[in-house]
Amino acid sequence: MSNILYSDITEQTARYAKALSHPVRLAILKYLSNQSCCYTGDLVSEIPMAQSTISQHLKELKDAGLIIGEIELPKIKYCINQENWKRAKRLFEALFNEDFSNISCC
Amino acid sequence: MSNILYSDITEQTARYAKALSHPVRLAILKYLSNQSCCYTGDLVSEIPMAQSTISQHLKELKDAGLIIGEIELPKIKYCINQENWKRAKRLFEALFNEDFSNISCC
DNA sequence: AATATTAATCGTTAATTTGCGATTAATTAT
DNA sequence: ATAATTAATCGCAAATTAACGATTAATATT
Repeated sequence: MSNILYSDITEQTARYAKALSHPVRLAILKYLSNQSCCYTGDLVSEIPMAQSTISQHLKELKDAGLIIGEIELPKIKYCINQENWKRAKRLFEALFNEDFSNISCC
Repeated sequence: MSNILYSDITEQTARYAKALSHPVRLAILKYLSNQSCCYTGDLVSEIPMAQSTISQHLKELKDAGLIIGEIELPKIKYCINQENWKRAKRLFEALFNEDFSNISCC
């Protein structure tokens, strides 16, 4: 699976980038950010995709650690995982602040 | 291909995230940032993957607009695409500054 | 107890991604 | 002209991702 080759930081950045690499998942995060938290059903109403598809995207965001699901049966309440969201933010800041702009080039 | 559903900003953010979602591509960008520019061969020496594989990752970064390839036959010199890199930086900043942290939740 | 609600999971199909060796195109050097 | 160098592209196999309908699990409601 992981092939020794890359630093934890690189692997983790790639992992977060992958979670952010689909418009539906960005839409979910955006919706979550506006509503603070929400139920799967809210997203199913909002996003015109099958319930199972949205559930799958939620699972990926959850597996990547960007959201948390809290059981309120029969519903599940989803929220941003604040801690990991900050971590992702820092990783991307670090990535983009290897400031390429002051390098003579081309 | 694009299904009307998402804003250009969302689509573009997802596109960049996808380009950044593989450790090899992050390694390439990192190497480029340190060296200002480099040839495919430099990366092939640096990264233990087949030449064709690295060439393919370079193509994806190029298609996403994050790097530029300049012909210096028989070599190709690659550099960060400054303009689009800044654009990506801004998009991720905007994404992460939908500041979730001050929202009461869970 | 029976029914309705909610959302995850299963099973499938199609598409995309990843990685590689082999080949090719375009020069440059001999 | 011939050989060597460089890096893209082709063709293939394996793995992963995306989307969906159907089913299931876990409760609430009647």
